[in-house]
Amino acid sequence: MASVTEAMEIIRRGADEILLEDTLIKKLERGKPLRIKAGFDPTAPDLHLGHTVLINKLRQFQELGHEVMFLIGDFTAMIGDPTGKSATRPALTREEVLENAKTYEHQVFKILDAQKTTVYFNSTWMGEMSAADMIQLAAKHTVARMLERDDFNKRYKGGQSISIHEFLYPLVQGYDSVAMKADVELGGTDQKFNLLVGRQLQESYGQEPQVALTMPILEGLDGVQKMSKSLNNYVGIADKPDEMFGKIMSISDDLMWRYYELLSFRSMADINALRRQVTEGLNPRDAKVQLAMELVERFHSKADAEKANENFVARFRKGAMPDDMPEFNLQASGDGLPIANLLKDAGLVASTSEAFRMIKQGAVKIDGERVEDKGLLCRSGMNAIFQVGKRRFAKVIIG
RNA sequence: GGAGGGGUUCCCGAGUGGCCAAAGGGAUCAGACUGUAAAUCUGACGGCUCAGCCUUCGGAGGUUCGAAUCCUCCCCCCUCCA
Repeated sequence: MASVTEAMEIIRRGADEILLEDTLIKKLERGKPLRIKAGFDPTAPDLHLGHTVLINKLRQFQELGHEVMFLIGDFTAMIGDPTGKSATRPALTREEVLENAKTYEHQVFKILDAQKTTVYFNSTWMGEMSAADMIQLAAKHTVARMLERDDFNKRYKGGQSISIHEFLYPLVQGYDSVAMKADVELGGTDQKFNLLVGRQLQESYGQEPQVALTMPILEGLDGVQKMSKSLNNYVGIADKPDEMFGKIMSISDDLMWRYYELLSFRSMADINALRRQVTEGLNPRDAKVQLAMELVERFHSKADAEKANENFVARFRKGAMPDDMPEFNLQASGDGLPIANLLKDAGLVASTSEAFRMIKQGAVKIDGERVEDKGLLCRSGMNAIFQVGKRRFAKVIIG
């Protein structure tokens, strides 16, 4: 096992805050595997790289020989959404929760070692809790402390409603730590309050309080806003190899280093060496290729990563066509199919209006030839590759 | 229950009778430049049978030659008072 100093260096990597660092060192010094907890809401099984930041940290703990406890918050998910302002989500059924949990595991075990990971469901203990137990739990925390939480505080001061059950959520999450006897709990920076409730509750229940470790929220491809599906600036871990590779190649050089720190499994020493090479003249693009390949390999395979790299080079550096594109068989009527309608039917543009615009802007090509005539009629018997911009392609056969 | 302020094209937000498919910004897309970089510059950004036409400004009616703008009713959001 690594020395405590070495371990701390790994644990600190990318972390936003460790509360309390001294305590963590003390726990590590005992030399026994620590119980590392991280909770996940089984409502959204579509993971992207942003979610993996936390999971990567779990992996690091796992590699350091600690016991990773992956908690599925099925109890809380079945009750509904706790964060007030958004419309209450429909409560999930038992089946949906299990289904989502399965998807989670499938994706997460591309990062974590399944053999060394224990999966927990908080319904195991929460489901058995009686009303009396619940009240007893509630008695361990005060309203004033609850109101320390930023969003509660704002809403309270702003005269907005806070339902009692919303207060129960941090309590339940905190109680999970008690039930699991967690030594360390990981969470996003937005989870800080809840992690601290866990500390406090563990103390009330006579346990040594856990260390709270928060990880930053990963920026999306734009480098500014957090990675999220709704902002469409994400890399889904289920994205196809070419897509994943391309998305990573499109990030800025600055952001690349951020991604390296939070997403790569390579050591910081390695990454710093690479950074030095770049300042000494290595094309940053090549450093980015390495990152893209590492990530594609992680979620797909080494062969896929190599293939994605080859495709990328062929397509964008040498300007070749992708070898995988959708095909359409369309029918021409009368004199032929107007180009604008063809592009729309082939899904290359959303509307014929957009097609006209693209032609006007010189973005449309047929077999590599730029289309100038927006009234072009495509006659039957035509078999060609149509292109809009740099990345939209389709093979069209007109019958 | 009372008083007031709002709902505009993907988002923010201007527009108070014609010059409005509707300023400006963001996002997005395309072209140039490149490392498909980023940044930058240029342009586009409701739809269609595209130099023309059609449909949009919370909803439904109405006034007017003409309405996002005026009137009526309805729906929704916010602020303050009780």
